[in-house]
Amino acid sequence: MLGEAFSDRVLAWFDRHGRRDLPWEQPATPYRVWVSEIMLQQTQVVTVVPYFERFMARFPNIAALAAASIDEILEYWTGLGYYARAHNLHWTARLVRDRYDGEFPQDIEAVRELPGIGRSTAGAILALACDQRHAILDGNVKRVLARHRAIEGWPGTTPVSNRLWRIAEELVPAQRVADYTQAMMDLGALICTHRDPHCLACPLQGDCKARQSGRQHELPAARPRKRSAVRNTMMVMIRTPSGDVLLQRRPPTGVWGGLLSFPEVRNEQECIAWCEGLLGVAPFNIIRWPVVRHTFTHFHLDITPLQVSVECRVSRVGDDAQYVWYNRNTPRGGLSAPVKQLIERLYAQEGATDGPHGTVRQTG
DNA sequence: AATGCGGGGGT
DNA sequence: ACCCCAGCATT
Repeated sequence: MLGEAFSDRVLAWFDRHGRRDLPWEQPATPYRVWVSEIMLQQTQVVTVVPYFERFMARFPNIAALAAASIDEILEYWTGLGYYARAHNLHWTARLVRDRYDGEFPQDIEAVRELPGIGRSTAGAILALACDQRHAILDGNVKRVLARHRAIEGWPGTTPVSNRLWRIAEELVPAQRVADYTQAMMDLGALICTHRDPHCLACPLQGDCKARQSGRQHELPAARPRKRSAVRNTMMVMIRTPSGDVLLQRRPPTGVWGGLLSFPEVRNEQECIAWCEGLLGVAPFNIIRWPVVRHTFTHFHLDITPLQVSVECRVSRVGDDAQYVWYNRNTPRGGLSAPVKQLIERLYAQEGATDGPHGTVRQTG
């Protein structure tokens, strides 16, 4: 086994143990592989599978995706995070429709120009769907290669990344590129795992430099950690007697881009002024909920939810795309995880006049 | 609270 | 080449 070429060992392992039941593998069209790769960029397979299946049922091809509204795409994306990915998916679908006659391009340079698709994702699409000879370098492959060659340093730095890319490209076989590519991802996900690598089951154990020196737990080097800052905001949950909740569309870029969210203010006074300004009515029954901490990669967001009531739905808000009266019976548009959770809690205490435990109640 | 899943894009 | 951006689940 040791003398055998790297890719032959990987492929032999794949033939016995590789995953062949992932939904985007049957069939592995460029469209399906593309969508799956985007979903998988920051999200684990078990999480992605149900999202992928719902997405494919609703948007079975590029034409369907291109024709859809961003609101509906975000609705299907709700909970996956990194919502710029959904915008890029939509943008790319329309680009492919308009510029490539609806056929996903199969030239690596053309693919790489599409929004949201970089070097690794472009390689993955063409390798997995078209068997073209391109390397990928996702987190799984980085880990396998960094260990096999005992590459020092954090892969997030340019020199380490460059070394890994060069190795990745050298190792891609001339035949069975799709299987090899899937095999490398499977190897990283199933065998060469981050915390507890199963070296004894690994087809590369014979010449793995990390294993030879007992350093498989230390490689690849972890990203240097930094303290995350804390930001604060107050989210206003305005509801009507009929159960409608006022949501506001966020800007297309930035945090929770394009999603529907609660209007944000700095304090109660600002909330009251805001309601009177936009809705023309004074809010009443103002209840401050306990802080909800939402953690992003680089900062925490401490949200103080402020529940308020208004007498009735104000019509001048309803038809504006900027503001929406949201009702759980007719959900529409994407919601961030904390907003979705807060809406659920709002409805859960339906009929009750008190907020959750520990809240301070005041009347406005 | 810490950490795992990770890559794209702009300057 | 370097720096910035952006979520959720699990432990």
